[in-house]
Amino acid sequence: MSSETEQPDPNTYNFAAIEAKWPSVWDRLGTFTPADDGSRGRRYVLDMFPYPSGDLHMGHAEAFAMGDVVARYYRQQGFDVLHPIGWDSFGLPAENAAIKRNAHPAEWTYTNIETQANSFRRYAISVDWSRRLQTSDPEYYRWTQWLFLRFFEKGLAYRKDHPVNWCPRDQTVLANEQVVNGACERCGSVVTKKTLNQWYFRITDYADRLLDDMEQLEGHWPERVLAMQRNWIGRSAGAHVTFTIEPADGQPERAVPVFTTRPDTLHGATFFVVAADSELASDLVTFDHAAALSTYLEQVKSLTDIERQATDREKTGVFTGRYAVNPLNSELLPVWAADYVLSDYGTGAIMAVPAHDQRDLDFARAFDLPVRMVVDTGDEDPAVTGTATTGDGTLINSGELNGLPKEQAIARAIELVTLQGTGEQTVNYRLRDWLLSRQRFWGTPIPIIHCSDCGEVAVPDDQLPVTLPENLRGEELSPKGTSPLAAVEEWVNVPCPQCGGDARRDTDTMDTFVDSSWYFLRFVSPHLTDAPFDSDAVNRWLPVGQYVGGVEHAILHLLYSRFFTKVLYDLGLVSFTEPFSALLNQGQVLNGGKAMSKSLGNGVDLGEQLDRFGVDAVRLTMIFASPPEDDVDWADVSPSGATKFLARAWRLGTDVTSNPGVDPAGGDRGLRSITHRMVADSAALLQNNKFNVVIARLMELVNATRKAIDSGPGGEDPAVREAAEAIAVVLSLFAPYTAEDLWERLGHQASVASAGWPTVDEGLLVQATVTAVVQVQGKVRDRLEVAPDISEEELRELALATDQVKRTLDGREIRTVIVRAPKLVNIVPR
RNA sequence: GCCCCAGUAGCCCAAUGGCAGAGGCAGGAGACUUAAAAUCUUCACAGUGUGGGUUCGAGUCCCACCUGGGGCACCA
Repeated sequence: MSSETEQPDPNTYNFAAIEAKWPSVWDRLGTFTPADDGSRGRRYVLDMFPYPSGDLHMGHAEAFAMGDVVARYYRQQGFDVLHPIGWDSFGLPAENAAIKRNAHPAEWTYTNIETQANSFRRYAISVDWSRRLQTSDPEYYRWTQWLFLRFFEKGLAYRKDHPVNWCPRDQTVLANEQVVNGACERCGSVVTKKTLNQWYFRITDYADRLLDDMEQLEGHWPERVLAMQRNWIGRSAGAHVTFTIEPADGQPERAVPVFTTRPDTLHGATFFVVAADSELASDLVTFDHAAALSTYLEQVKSLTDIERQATDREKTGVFTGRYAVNPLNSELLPVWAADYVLSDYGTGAIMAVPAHDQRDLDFARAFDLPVRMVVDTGDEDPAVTGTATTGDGTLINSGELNGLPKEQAIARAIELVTLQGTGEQTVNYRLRDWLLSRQRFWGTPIPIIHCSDCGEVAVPDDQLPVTLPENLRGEELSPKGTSPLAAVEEWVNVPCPQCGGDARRDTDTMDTFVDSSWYFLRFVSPHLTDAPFDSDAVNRWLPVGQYVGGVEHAILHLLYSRFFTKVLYDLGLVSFTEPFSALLNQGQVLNGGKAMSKSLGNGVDLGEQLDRFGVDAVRLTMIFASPPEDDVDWADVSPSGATKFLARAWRLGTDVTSNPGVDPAGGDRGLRSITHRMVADSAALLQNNKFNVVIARLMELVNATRKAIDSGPGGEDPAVREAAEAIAVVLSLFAPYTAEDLWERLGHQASVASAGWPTVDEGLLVQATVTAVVQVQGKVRDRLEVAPDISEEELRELALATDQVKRTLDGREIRTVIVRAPKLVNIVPR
């Protein structure tokens, strides 16, 4: 290119030159290190930390641009801002890469982290680099283990045998939250079930608080995230009612509770169903029916979760040979085993009320079981229509519940079973305990030692961290269904901390979501060596004032972090119960209406975009494209337009000829008014995360300033300097390089990032005259230029006197006149 | 099936219940230029997904529906 040999023009915007100039200056000034001295209000702004999978991509560019706008805004407003960054650096991709390259996962991980860190520096996110952390550092995971042991002590971490989700490709278990439509959310393989002994966190103990505390987040978190969490927790109120299973075939009587949300329909129960794959089913089944059950079970187990969950599937099941006694009317109900009843929800058994539950009705019709209507909803008999009725109505065929409306009947039925001692009011949740152990290498080792005499023994705190062996390579890490750690004899075999006898380390590692459930606390005191975090400092800075990240974490990470925070609150380690006061979900970056992907070949490389348009232009484009929570389609936006705008803004610096510090009071009032309105509006817009509109306001002001220079009062007018300086400060939130350079060209010292938000002169927000709209019956008929402080009376008189109004009214009588001084009059004729 | 969100100009998007347009992209015209790029000036384009309702007045509030996106789903 010939431009390489040409002398650069100092009055031409050259983003590459500007990008080279400022980072070292910012480092020297320490602009982004919080003082934490109490002299200013504190704000904690956090982006969800990245996973180090290669270099940064367009999605990172959007999310981190958003978080940076917020951090930079609070700094301009005079707050002491904590804005850190780190890496969520444990996880499967590193392990898979290591297997492929015959290397250790750390190599791939830390190389990628350096790459990303360099890209973040180039991208000019305003973070305090001294707080950087990696969850795969022993100094970090030592405290993940320490926290695990506190959970363990409280009984919140426990092991149990249970059928779990198993990913056959990744050869590891998955949490419920990681299974999407019956497939592994990471690799897409169809998930199978396996009964294994695994570690769990007792998150279900916190279900109520996780639900109830959402009240604090209402209005500050996106409604859909709250809705998703509510859905996920799935609280339903109802009752436990215990049915007695009659003895049969030499088998004893047995009491089996069911969960129901409709105890009012107890008299409508015509059969009883237990989950086919539950222990209960095999316990109950009589000798005569055992063979049928086991055949059925074979058939059920051959189905994948996806097949099993298809809602339009025909109902299947087998009779167990047993009968249950309805506690309210002593009727005998046949007990069936079926796969439409889930073994791990409720009690794994239900009373079937076919008239008022569609699933039960489908089953009744398939097996020719009786249907008895007990709530008269005014609809036709479900036995005839095949449609169960679930609405409100009056109880019938129900003994002493007869005549009651549904809600009262529910309450009365609960009373009855409670008095009888056969039931009680209760609440059930869809949420299950959090399965946290993984049979993989690259994660936090579970700090437990298994001793044949002492059982599960915690590794003593002073022996933490339990570090990962460093000598494993390639194939030694490949998934075998048990953790690769199990094969490392010298690592596994240790004396029991309690009795000193031979014992073995737990060889599983933790789900990486454990690592990320507390990193926001570690950032406050990242180098602390005797505790996971400094509680006083944490209580000073948290909860996080603004959390920014993708909606893909709406349930997983956010629910787990909320759970951790509540447990830490109960342990007295933090003084708040919700970690993130406000949440902003940025949209996705698409290309041509679709998510960028290799298979579609529509990927856009971030580095290339930065080279072509400059960092500031890419940041500006991301923010300006749409409201933060909407998707950005890269095919619809114009980074070159952003570069042009930045050049326009930057060139103002060349044309401002007054000196820094000049009093703007005598400057052009029109321009001053636009400047002050932009500054005032921007502050309000930023509070509401309307970043895209702030940029539109900035563009407006740049246009007005240009006009003032070229065809108005000229570049020497102090109002022009005032405007240009305001532009530099507000622009610094979005385009830090350009803003810094403009600020320098305006004769100021770095850094514009700490220049302070411009003070708004309220007097300049008031316009000399405003346009009042005169309507007749809601239709605009005339406009009047009036003083902004005109009285309602005056305006009314003026409006009624206009020719347009007289002509439109045409002698009609006036019913009312609505006056909203100084902007509007609406005259309503009879 | 249930729940949440969104539909404004060719496109991306603005608009405390008060004149539908702030900003940008793409497009037309012009100035500058030998020419082009860059820059500057300027212009056009919709009545707000559909149907009702509330109101003096609805893009905005309410109801129903349509379309698109997302979540949950054999959860008793």
